[in-house]
Amino acid sequence: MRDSELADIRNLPLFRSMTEQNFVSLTRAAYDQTFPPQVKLIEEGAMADFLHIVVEGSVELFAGWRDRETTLAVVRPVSTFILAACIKDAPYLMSARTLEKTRIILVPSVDLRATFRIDPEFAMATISELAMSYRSVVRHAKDLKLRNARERLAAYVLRQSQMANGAVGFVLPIEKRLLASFLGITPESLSRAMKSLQEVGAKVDGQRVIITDRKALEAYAQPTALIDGPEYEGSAGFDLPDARAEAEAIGL
Amino acid sequence: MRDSELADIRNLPLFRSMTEQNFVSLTRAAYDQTFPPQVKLIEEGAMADFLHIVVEGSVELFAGWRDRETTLAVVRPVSTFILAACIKDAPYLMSARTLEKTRIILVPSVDLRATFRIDPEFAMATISELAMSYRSVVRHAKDLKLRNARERLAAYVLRQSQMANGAVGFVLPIEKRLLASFLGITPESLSRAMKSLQEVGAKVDGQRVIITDRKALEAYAQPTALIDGPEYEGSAGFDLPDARAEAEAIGL
DNA sequence: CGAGCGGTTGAGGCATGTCAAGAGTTGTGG
DNA sequence: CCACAACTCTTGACATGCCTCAACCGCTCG
Repeated sequence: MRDSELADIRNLPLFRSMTEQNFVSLTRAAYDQTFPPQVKLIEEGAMADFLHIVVEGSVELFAGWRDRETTLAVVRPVSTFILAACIKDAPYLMSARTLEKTRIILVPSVDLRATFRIDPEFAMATISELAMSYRSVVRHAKDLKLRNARERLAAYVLRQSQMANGAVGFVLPIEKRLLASFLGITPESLSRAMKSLQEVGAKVDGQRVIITDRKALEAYAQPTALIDGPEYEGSAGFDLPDARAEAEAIGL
Repeated sequence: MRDSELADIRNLPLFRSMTEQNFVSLTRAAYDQTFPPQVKLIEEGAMADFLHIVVEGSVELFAGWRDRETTLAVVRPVSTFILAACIKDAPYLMSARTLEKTRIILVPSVDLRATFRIDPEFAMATISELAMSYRSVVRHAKDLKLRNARERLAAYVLRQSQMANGAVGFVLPIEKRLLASFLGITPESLSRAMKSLQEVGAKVDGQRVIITDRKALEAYAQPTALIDGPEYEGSAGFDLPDARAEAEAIGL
């Protein structure tokens, strides 16, 4: 494992505060692997042998039932996934596949469990990480149950904009079919929903999204920290550039 | 706080393995309150001051957006809720209200956080509890995204039956409007879905549910441990009494 | 160049929501 | 204890959001 990644991992909230000794022994027991795109890393139902850490690339977490399939999350560097299954020594509830060429650190669950038994700081960090994951799924469930497809998409657009420091335009970070699955709709429905967003202040052109009327879009999506995440507090307190000027700046 | 409840709480996975001393000081700092039905205990968005423990009665966890509202869980004795918010010292993502006369133990979050800093066993138990909650929400999300309304209802019926030791008949533990909200549909849709379950092996009469053809119902709902919970492993390995005999035994 | 795949569009269908009315039940105050 | 109000649940008629199926376009990559 290269030093630069080691440092990145060490810097994760999960590992930041543990003792150096425990960190070293954890990572020494770990595997560092690079996978091509579309490789299934984890099969739901299988037993959790390793905590996964994405250091490069991206990973889709999804689940199936009968012939259906749905995306539950996309994991980007640097972060961990399926911590909960490792802890409970239980079967994975989700499958995972790489979306692109992806580098993963695999930490054996046994070492993990052994470590937070002896390192209180690591135990605390684990608690914190789990609580965060929990809250994030609760938000996803609320999004699904309280909003319709178009509202979910509108809120997604606003979240992405927020993650781009409030930029009026941005590029979709994932394929549309994947986004559709994440939002819980079909690709066809997503396509139509995107078109219909024009009426409420956003325009989509290929992978590019432009917010043409932020106020209207916010009035429609009514984003809230209790669904859209801690970073998103409506636009209260912000004063972001509006539409066309910046839109043209990035070439539309 | 009465001894019998103290013992029940002490027996919870969360508190079972901590030191007696820490348990005593935690519960001494706690409040014991009894609430009438329909009292709002928690408002989403508010800060998490107390871990709640239901010792008698039942509590609905729900969330709202605009004028909509949805039920995310129903908590029954003896168990805790909103642990995650207490840990992160973050706003609640869900509101909570009593469904009936309900007795709650309130443990101040500050004491909670102080305690698992000094009691490794308690920290471990917290990790385990959180991991369980996380997995349970993930299952809820999968249920919502992978199954349609009727399939969710059918699976719910099978879960309830399972919880009643595989009984062919049981009584719905919650109001239908609440069940509808939990399943993510309207009461009207639930009503029709219940009627339509007759075609796939279950009959509903008022609050009573009878499984008339377990095989058919399972073929339809295709329950799986990865959505319906660890207790539910299809009917593999079981050999349960079938329909009419037991149905009549409970009076239908 | 052709196959395959992602995305879009259209036509049509079905599941679920909405609105309204009525039966049955529960709770409440006189 | 009754009468009335409020509420749950059901049912019907209707609306609509989203899905399904099919065709087509444009790209990418053998």
